[in-house]
Formats: sequence, C-alpha cells, structure tokens
Amino acid sequence: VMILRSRFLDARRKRRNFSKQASEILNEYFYSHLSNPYPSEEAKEELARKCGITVSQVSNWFGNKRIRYKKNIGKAQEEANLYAAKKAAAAGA
Amino acid sequence: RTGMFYHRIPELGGAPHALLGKTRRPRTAFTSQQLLELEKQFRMNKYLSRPKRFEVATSLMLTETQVKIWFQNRRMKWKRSKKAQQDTKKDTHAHQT
DNA sequence: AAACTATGATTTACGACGCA
DNA sequence: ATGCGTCGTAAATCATAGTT
Repeated sequence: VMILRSRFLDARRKRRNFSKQASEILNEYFYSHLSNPYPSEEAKEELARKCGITVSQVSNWFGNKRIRYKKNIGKAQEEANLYAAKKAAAAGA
Repeated sequence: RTGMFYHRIPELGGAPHALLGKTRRPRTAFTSQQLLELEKQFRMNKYLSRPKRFEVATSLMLTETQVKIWFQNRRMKWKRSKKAQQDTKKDTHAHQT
C-alpha cells in the first residue's frame, strides 16, 4: 500500500548506540533486579545521570530489554550469568 | 528459575490478564492519510469533543476508541516533546561550574 | 558492499487508577 | 456508575548502526 511513511519527520531517529559503560550500568541494574526489572522514577533518574542519557532513554532501554529478554531467555541467560558473576566479584572484594 | 516478571504490583492482580475473554486488538498500522487527518485535527484541538470524535472516526474508518486512544497517545507525545525542549534549553546555555 | 543482526525510538492498545 | 483523563507499559515495527 502507499503507506509511504513520512520518512522525513522521522529523522529524529538518528540514534547512536549507548556507550559501553552505559550499557554496563543498565545491564547490571537489569540483571540484579531480574525478579522485578521496573525501576522507579527516581531510579531511572539516577541511571540516566550515571549513564549520561535521558530518563526517556532509560525507559526505552528497559522496555526493549524486558521484551527482548523474555523473547529469548535461553540466550539472555548467558548474559544474566555474566552479570551475576560480575556482581559477585565486585561484592566479594 | 526464570521467574517471569509479570506485570507490576505483585500482590493483588495475580496472573496478568490472560485467560479472560478479552482479545487485544492487533496493532494496526494507520495509513498516512489517516495520520494526516488525525494530525490536522490535533493541531486544531488537543482534545476531541464526542461528536467530532464520531465524525473523525467514521470518515477515517476507525473506531471511536481508536481515535480516542490516538489522541491520548498523541497528547503524551506532545507533552514529552515539550519537556525535551525545556531540558534542551537548560543544557544549551549551561552553567559552568 | 550487500546481507544480516543488534539496538534505540516510535507507534498502537491497554490496565490501573484518578476525577468529575 | 460511567466515561474520559493521565501514566506506565507490552508488543510490534521502524530506521539505522554494527557485524559478518
């Protein structure tokens, strides 16, 4: 059909991947709160500050992460173990 | 165990609205013509009166609920963009230490 | 460099809750 | 009690960045 998307106004979709460090912080939070990965507004603000991104971006990240984790628990499990180990190592110090 | 994170509020709710008779309307991609008209209406009024909603829905072959929800979502988007603009202003002329 | 994959952003549709 | 408001979200999809 002629759903010729307004390919112009969507130019804000100029995205950049987050820094390795920011992803690290977000993943650490996600996997250490796996039973309830829903950060409060305050937690989102803190994550945003630590990652140097906006609160909306933090919300987007968690939304994407939750759904994609759920859709592939097997694969994500590796990542979960990785971050669990990392946390343990940090705590063990 | 992969304790599936259900939908918030551990107490109450229990299972997330699953086996209930309700069927979620599949996500429909509105056509560019529909979006153009909806945006036009939104520029005129941020809120739609009941008669106007019926008129718009009918002319665009959408349900009144779809139009209602579209306006709700559009207002949220509008609000987010205004907020983002404010935040940008704050950043733009920064206060250095 | 084309094909494929990862990822951040945007778009419909709701559930929960508020208020008149 | 009904109905529409916001808020936060799921899920699908889009658009581009990154990888093979």
